Amino acid sequence: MGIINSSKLVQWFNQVKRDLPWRRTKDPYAIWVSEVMLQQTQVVTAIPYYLRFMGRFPTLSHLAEAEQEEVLELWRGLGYYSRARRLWEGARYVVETAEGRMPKDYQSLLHIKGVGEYTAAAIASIAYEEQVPVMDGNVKRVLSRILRWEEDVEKARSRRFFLEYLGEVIPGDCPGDFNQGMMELGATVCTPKHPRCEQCPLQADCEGFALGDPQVYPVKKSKEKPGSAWRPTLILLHQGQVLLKKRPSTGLLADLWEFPGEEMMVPPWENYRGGKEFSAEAVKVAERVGEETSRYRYNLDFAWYELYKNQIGDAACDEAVQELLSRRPSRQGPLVHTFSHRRWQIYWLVLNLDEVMDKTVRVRENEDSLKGDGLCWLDVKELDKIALPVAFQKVWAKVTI
DNA sequence: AACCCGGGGTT
DNA sequence: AACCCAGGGTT
Repeated sequence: MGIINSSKLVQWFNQVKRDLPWRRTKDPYAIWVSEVMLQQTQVVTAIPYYLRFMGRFPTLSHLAEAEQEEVLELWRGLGYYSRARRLWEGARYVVETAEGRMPKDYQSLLHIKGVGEYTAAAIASIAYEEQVPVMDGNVKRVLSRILRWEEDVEKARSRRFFLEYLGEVIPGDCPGDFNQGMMELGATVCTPKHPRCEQCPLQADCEGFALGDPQVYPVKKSKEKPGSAWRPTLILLHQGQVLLKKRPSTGLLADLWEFPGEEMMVPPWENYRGGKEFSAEAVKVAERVGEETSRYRYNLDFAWYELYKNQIGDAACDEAVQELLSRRPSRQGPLVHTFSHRRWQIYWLVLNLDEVMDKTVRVRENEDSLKGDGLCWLDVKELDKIALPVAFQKVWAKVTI
């Protein structure tokens, strides 16, 4: 079994390493921020986010004192928003429990929520020169090729073996450079599809190169295709404002804003909520406005009003919405948005309450009651200043055109 | 151990 | 259009 030449790797890293903003500091907080961003984003994409983030929150205290909302806003477009929240929570945790002093070793770093084995090892080795190996996707790819590792690299067995291996080759005098070297190698040379083996400082140690098939590693279990779902959405406009709703704190797009609506496994105009009974009130409205008798048309009105009742309710503008729905606004879409594990077909209705102003005088009066449901009227000009997921940004782009 | 969590990039 | 990329938390 090949044992890699650690000093050759470190030497290579110090020669070719890219000049990146987070490599100009030993500040553990800055490294923490960069590592969380880089967990989900390529370097080129992360740089402007990192600079913006550090500009606004230059220290742990700045981040801890910020509102969660502002942190999410700066994260908008990066994805995996729970990580932004955990970073913010982690900063508050450190400030509250350790008076703002970052934990100084791998084990203590692990106590921070949102800091797992990888991030703790990265901070400990880079900021504190602690001799602890990191293992990210790059390292797994490099090792799996050097060793021609035939098992699924995500298996616990693979992880254990790789960590043990790394523990034997990580140098005590420059663990941070070694770790960064392994990751830099995976990012720039030992790339997923077309590794540049001729540039590799570990070529002599690599069984994959020796046998001519490094690109077939790492072996991974194949993934399922994303499941399909419908996403009916209501765009309510009123005096230059649009109605938004805060998403729950768990699950998809946690804590972000959305236009009110609901994910459904079946299209709402066929079978709203997959067989759930409609409310008596919704039936009444559907019958009142249902001039057409076709089942399709009937269920469509039915579904949009039911959606309104469930997601917005009586809070502000029930009568106005009923009136607008009775005018049979045309359904817009679909707009397809694909997540890693789900595929939304977004259909939306634009309801401009100004068209029935006399019936909407209560909208503003009841504004306070909106907040309890996470509902909020927002000036449309402010839409680019809040944490609105890309899926809804795409919808809005089509609404205004 | 299996599943969830979003975006952007490449081919 | 179909593929790739990834670590932490939860169950």
